[in-house]
Amino acid sequence: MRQAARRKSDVSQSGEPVTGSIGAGNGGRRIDYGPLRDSIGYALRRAQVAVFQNFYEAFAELDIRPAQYSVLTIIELNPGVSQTQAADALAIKKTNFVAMIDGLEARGLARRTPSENDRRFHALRLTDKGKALMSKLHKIAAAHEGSITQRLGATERRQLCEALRSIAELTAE
Amino acid sequence: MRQAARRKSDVSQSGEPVTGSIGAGNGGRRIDYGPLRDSIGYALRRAQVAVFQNFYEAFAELDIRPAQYSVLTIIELNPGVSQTQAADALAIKKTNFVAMIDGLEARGLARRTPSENDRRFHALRLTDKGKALMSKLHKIAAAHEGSITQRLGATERRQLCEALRSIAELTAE
DNA sequence: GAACATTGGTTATTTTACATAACAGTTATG
DNA sequence: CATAACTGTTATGTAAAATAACCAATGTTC
Repeated sequence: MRQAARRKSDVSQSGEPVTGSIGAGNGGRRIDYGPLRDSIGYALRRAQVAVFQNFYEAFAELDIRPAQYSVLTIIELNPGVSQTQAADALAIKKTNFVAMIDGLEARGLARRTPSENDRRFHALRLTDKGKALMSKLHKIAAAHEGSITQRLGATERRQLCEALRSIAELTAE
Repeated sequence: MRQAARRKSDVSQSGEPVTGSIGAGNGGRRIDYGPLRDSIGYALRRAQVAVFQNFYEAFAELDIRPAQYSVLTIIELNPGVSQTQAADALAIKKTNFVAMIDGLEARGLARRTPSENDRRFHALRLTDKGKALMSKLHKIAAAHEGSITQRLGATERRQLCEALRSIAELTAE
């Protein structure tokens, strides 16, 4: 549970307070963001949080988090992958990956298959239940991606995606 | 300390293993990302992590994290702001904001000034030491933003920033 | 084939980020 | 004045992410 129920008793947490006076301390002046206003890093952060919040709420009904969706997707499209391979692909530390697989396995969505060639491997696969769930999840995800496309336009959406990938490579080694 | 010293003894953590064989389990096949490949949400996540990692390392020398830089920036450009006002501007919960200000105050970078009009407020201001530090931080930040600009081009950078802001409003109410 | 290094997976532990609930002091409002 | 609302605070819980150390299995070297 991350942010299920917002604004219960505390309204000023996100947004203007109820009264007309905007905030406090600074009189009524608007906040100046300075260099943050044109900062890619800052904008990236805010956008990522917003999108993840949306995905989180959309998946909440099925009790799936964005990270879990990404893991299930990788397993679905690459049946038999090892844990380190999948973890590396998603830039998740293998140590933290164990608990994720544990959870998915406990829920009967994925399973670790012992590999015969190399008995160190745990070949990951989706169960039928997992595959059925993915069908629903992909629809939800597609709908949300669609809403973003609608907001940006198809071509700009592709440009955005490309720019993001370019930026991601900035540090990814 | 977040990720100061990478790859000490474990090389395969990020990237291909040393040997020619790419990973394991899946033979030598490349990973198929499926719908993640064109997902804005996923690309956003990866890009944000990468950029923050860069900022983190760039600021490490001065022991400042990205979030702290954003707080200091808001205080610098809006001297006298209240805590809730600054916290709201950055979408930080006021409860978590307390410790941040505590830390900055303990290091002599910012201070809480008692307000005379309304004794509830803590008007935030930078100390001279804080202002001096910001001068350095802004240079570092500008350099990194510049490296992104160089990678994307000026016009596409502006488009990206605009798209990100548009997306951020998607959930921000 | 014995000694050694490497790899895949695991456990334990820690730090950080983020969220909620409840509270005291101060101000606004009926 | 009584009540409500707002600011800042503490205490607390959960999730994400990182490190260190370990076992089992495989590969490498002599």
